[in-house]
Amino acid sequence: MGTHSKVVSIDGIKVACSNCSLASLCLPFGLESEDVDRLERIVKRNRPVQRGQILFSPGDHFRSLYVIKTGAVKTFTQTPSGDEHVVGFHLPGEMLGLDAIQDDRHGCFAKALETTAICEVPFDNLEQLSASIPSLQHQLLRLMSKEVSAEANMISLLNNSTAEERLASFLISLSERFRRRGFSATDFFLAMSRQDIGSYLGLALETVSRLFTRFQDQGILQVERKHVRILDMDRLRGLLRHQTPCHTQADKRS
Amino acid sequence: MGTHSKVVSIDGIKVACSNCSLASLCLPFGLESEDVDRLERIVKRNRPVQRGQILFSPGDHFRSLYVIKTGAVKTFTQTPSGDEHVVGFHLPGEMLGLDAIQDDRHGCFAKALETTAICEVPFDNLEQLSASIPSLQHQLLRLMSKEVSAEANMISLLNNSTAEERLASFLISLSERFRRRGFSATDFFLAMSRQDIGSYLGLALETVSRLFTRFQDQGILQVERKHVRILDMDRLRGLLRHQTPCHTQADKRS
DNA sequence: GCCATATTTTGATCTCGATCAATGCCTAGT
DNA sequence: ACTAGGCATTGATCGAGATCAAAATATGGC
Repeated sequence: MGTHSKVVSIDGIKVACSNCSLASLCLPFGLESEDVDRLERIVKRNRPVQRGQILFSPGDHFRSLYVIKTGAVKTFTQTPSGDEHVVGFHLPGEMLGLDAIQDDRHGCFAKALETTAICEVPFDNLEQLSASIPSLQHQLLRLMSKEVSAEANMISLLNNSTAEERLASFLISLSERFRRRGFSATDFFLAMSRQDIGSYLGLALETVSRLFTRFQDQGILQVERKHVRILDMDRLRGLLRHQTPCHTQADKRS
Repeated sequence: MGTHSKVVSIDGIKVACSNCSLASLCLPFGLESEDVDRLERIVKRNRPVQRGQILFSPGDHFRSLYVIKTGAVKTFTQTPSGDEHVVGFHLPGEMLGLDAIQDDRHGCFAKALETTAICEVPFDNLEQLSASIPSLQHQLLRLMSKEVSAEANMISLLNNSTAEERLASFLISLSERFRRRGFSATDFFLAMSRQDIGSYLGLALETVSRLFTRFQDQGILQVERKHVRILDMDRLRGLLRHQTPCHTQADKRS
């Protein structure tokens, strides 16, 4: 109440695609504004999920893709013995559930790392709409292709890098992603624990902690708990310069 | 000459999609036969590529997806210093180039490991056709989703597994893929070198060699150069039983 | 504001697999 | 058939990072 639009709520959390600052990273990219309106109509905007809340679990029936609007989510699997393996971290504008199209079931957990607003895109509707809007079909394929590229980069990182290079690469990737979303590239808060970072990078949490300390001692970072400030980006990049695959952009993610 | 069909050559290498034994793993899956014919018309079937030949290189303009019909291909990147990092191995029915849709450029090399027949699918045509054949659009999205899942599994493997588990997992994956393609699941030839396997699994070639020897000593495998025979599949599976993510199929690849 | 619990930091030790090194074994070219 | 060069096996050593252990610091519930 008190607002004229049905998709913009008073607290500003529900924003229409046509007004969304993330549109250029997301499905609306490249669409005519009338087509954005058609897309708009199939998107569901539920209430924000709270920190710790599970969005979906392995085995859940796949109905929708999800796009983070604000906040952060981690995806992870769990071994029978109960320990988590972090698959990825997802920031505003990034899409979740692309791996589930395959067999109609989700393959991992998705859990909010902080209060998170999410756009839900029912997949059946999206497929129908894509068939009649070529640029939407193309953008959906591009986003999936980006996911494939990003994962290939991750595989390469895990195969060929030291602990130092992995953490440097992770921080640079985060920095880039924040920058493109209009946040500071050099001063940000980590939504995830050292444990999570370690699990994601294939390192023990102790190793992650030690590396943060080392980077700080070297004057590359200033770290205070979850708050990271990159003091010397050149030196941070230098930590992985040598062995990056040629012809590959630093960050294939949007 | 000497044949009535324009797509079936005398030596049997050029097979129409409608007759192809790999159709159920590939784009035609789920299509009406009239739609398979339409797909058929956009597919190019070039002469087979010889062992060692490069299909595409990083930076090459992306025009087509490629599907292996017979043979095997490896994809890899190269560091400035010149050493290879294997990204993947591709068997009949598997698709190459999905990572290139994103930015219109290929991101890795593709090289034939043996004489290989390939179907070329011009991407612009495929997109157009997908828009008018819903089941084709769906299958293309499924294949991309499969790629995302397979890569996520690979990441999980590299993050959480010992050398032994990695090689066991690799062999089981190969075995499954051969089985689905109508080949023996227990008796096959490796098209790639120990070096390539090591690079793909993030291991030194010496480690791969030692593991083959160990598996043979334990009576799990019989290995003679490139020829592998799996003698005890249960024990091979047992090597990775414990720590596989729950709710995840062994092999997300087709 | 205080306590219980979770998270992070720091230290000491150990292990798996990399690396270095040498030998043996196929395969292709003349 | 013979030889050269690539590929594979086997052995010896070493080190990055895991693991074990304990203290320090933050966070959330009451």
